[in-house]
Amino acid sequence: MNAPIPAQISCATCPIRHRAVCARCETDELEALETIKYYRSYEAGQSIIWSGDVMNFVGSVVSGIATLTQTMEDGRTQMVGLLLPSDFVGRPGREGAAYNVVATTDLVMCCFRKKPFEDMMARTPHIAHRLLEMTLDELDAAREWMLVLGRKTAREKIASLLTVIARRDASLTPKGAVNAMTFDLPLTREAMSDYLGLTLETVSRQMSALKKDGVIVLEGKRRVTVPDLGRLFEEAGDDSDGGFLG
Amino acid sequence: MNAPIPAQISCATCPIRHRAVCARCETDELEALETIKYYRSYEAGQSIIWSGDVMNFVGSVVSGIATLTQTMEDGRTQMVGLLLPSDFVGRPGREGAAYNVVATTDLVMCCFRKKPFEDMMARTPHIAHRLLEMTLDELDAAREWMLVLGRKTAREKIASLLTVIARRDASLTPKGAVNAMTFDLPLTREAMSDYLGLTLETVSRQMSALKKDGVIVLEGKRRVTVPDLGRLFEEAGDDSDGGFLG
DNA sequence: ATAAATCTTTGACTCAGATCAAACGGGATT
DNA sequence: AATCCCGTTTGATCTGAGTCAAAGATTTAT
Repeated sequence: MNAPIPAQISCATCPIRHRAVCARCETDELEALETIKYYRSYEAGQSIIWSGDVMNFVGSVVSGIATLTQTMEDGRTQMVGLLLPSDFVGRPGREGAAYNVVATTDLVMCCFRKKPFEDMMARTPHIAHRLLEMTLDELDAAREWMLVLGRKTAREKIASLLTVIARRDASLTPKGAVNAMTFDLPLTREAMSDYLGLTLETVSRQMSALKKDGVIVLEGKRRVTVPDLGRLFEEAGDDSDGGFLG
Repeated sequence: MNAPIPAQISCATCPIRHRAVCARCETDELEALETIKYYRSYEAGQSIIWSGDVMNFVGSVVSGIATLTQTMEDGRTQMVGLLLPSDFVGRPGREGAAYNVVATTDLVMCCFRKKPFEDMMARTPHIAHRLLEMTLDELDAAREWMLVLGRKTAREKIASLLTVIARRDASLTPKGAVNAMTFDLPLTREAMSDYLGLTLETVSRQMSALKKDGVIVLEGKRRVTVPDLGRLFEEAGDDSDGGFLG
């Protein structure tokens, strides 16, 4: 079912080396991690973890995108996190998984069996410290999203999501104060609706409206060009550009 | 403006000793914390921190309740956290505050100037570890609330809020499998609406509806009795009692 | 006590987004 | 090239929650 395990990547040349949970590690600490890590690949659409399952590993997304979702018995689902390269999966010190984790693109994870990782964390403040920092960032992101879910209109919600994706892509191609940009949506309309607390019909309608109003330009369903990022941020209802420009 | 600073409480007899950021500390670590801590009191309604302010302290809520809120320029506001005794305020390693913090009842905080606390944290894994644990719990709570905000109906939202408060009160009076319980709402209708992403009129209407349907009994505006907690959990749309009973 | 200020409830009406339904488009399969 | 499949768009209608407005209930101030 899984794609073949890829050849071991060296931590030294790992693409997420400077952003993942290992970011603060010294060379010797990295070597110790290297002995307990292993890679795992998932195909687009494949489920990585089911809520309630016993989790016997934790790990970092190396490449690809995954979603964290919560579901009610009647099927209503809410995405509670978008996992991008360098993001951490799993919670040290907890048995069961609290959410469903699904790969939305082909995906590679750098995994650690939970127990050895927890032991290592207890011995390595650099790891614990980095994990705290990452968790605090995720908490901020979750709280920002609470404002989006609780108080924004459908149009603002869509613009907010596009803003999040544009910000991320801009941080990967750091070219300074860009004013326009193009990117691919990594999500289907349905996944977008699950993230935004909307129906997929409303997502589609608002995408069309933003297109009609010139806020975005669509090539096919997925490729989005934003001619004026400032305009998009306004549409999102954000009071600032969040340090995006300059 | 502030209430007088209360006499120093000893950490050894502190009511939040076993739950706050200091929960894992040994006696000597506690003594070190004791030298840098100080108490501050706030009156109900008083603002503790404004979003964007420079934070020169962090701390724990000792008694009382505070809210964390985010606001848009046009005034729309969303509560992103409810701070109860033992909850931590402030983020080590960050300059400015990201949210407004307001005392909704008279409140006492155990404060630490930020720099000394950060230094202490770097030397004391017990503190860093406990803070990580608390932050992970808050992240779970924030994500649970994302489901509430994004996918639940007004009635389910109200029931979810009552559930959260009932759970907290039950954990303070651990009497085993209770089936009914009574508590005081620590929030105005408006604060409830800010938490739930509703208007205060809708909150009021749904409270009336839950009362009419016998899910809750109201004495005055604030005192709530839940005759059947299982029924309340059902109304909240939760698929389990969350380990509340038994 | 009376008045003022809040907070809360209730009613009438509106509207943004949901629901139900049908058609469209592009890639894969045969 | 025709068919199927899946994601997407668009239309028509419905409805849950918002908005606007007024009155009731509590608490605080005079």
